[in-house]
Amino acid sequence: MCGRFTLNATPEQIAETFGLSIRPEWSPRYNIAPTQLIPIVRVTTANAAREWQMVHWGLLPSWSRDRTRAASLINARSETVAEKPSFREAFRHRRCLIPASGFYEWETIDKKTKQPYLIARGEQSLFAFAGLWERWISPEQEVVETCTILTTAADEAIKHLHERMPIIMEPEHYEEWLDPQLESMARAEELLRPTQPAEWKWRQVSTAVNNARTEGPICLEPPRDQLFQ
DNA sequence: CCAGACGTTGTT
DNA sequence: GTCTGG
DNA sequence: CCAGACGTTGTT
DNA sequence: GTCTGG
Repeated sequence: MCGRFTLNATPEQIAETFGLSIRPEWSPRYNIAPTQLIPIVRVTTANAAREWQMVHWGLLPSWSRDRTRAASLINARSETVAEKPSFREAFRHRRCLIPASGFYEWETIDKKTKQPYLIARGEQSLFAFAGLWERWISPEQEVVETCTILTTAADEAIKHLHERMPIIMEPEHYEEWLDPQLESMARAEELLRPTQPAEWKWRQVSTAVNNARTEGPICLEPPRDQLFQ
């Protein structure tokens, strides 16, 4: 799955990589947790420019009564996303890219012990998760936008760490994935099946780092020895 | 018909 | 909002 | 995903 | 042990 991730990139890098004319407001972060605000890249209407938007991580279906269960929808299985009531409308009309520079997976050592790993691309230090976004109107008419990260079976290279992983959307597929006019859902599902396994690098990280409280100074500076070279 | 769920992961 | 279970 | 709470009453 | 909030 993908329950924490990093986005150690500047607004300039994000804008450059995803073809945004307006730079997102962002400071590099290495421990992004569910419910927090993150930048997504999307196209909201036909022929509109790509835009970024800060949305909460954890999708709230438009018919939700309250926002209490958003944090449980931080991931959506790509195998079933087209049919699930919570995701299918977003899959049809509200696909997005979620910029990331790495993600964490926890290897289960035994019942009580988990070892976190930081996983990143071998090349392409800034990449994108395939995601969906949604818009929820609260009883008080407050607009709340949220997103979820699509998952799939783990690649050969990292499945010894964990069974599932987020889907990485390759740059050559950004445009089609984001197209709100894309009529063929079969095509959308095809975009979720990579033709080539990606190159990965990973390293153990300390529990202390990953347990760092996410409130307070929300932009934690990554310790030098926690980064890839 | 109404009431209640609608999700993922991991673990048993 | 829409589907499932009773 | 992890961390932290997990309860009531009345009073400030 | 399980749920909620970040």
